[in-house]
Amino acid sequence: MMLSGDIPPNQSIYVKNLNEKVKKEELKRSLYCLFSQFGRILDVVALKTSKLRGQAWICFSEITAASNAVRQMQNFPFYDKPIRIQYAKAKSDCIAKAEGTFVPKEKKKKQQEKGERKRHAEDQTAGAANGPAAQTNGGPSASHCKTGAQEAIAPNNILFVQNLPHETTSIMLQMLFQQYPGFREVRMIEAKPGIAFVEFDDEDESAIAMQALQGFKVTPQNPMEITYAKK
DNA sequence: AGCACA
Repeated sequence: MMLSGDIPPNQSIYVKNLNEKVKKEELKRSLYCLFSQFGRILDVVALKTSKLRGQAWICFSEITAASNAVRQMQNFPFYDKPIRIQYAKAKSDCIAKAEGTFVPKEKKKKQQEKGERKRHAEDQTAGAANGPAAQTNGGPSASHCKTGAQEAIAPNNILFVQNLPHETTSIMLQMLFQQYPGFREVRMIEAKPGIAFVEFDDEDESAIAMQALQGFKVTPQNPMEITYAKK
């Protein structure tokens, strides 16, 4: 029954088989953009240590968001690798903090003994570090993925994608857009690098794909700018 | 494969 290895549902998901060549900050931003379609994201955690590279945790405000992400994004091709998703095994610190049940250190068994004497001083900085994670709580989903430009143009079943790196191929875009229902095709124009048209069956379906992939970072410099195509 | 929060 529980296909993800007997791990009970969790507000946070554990993502593995991530492309280890992607830099940490870009990875976190792209994961945020990719997963914010499922709900509010409280935090994205990714470490590049030898033990933890290629993995990340996405913390959702709702457990249902995590469940949908686990089911719908399984094997999604992300930076040329199919991602594998499970529920996280433990509660994320950001969740515990939101609940007020966060316990800084002490009873975590992986802790080293060295540096014990500095604990009191570090508690201060740990408190300050809570700030940014807590702040991601407030904003709308994928707020920094959006450009706002799409609101000016009338809905259309065809999307207009800009700010793509010139090396982008239609196959790459197809990988991103084909997961959304109603996907028809990607069209690119030889003479106009950096843009593409993506067609869906209808404008409700194109709207969902636009919302989901708005600001998706193909590279750090290239967040996708998606609008409806002009009629 | 690998489940953390610097």
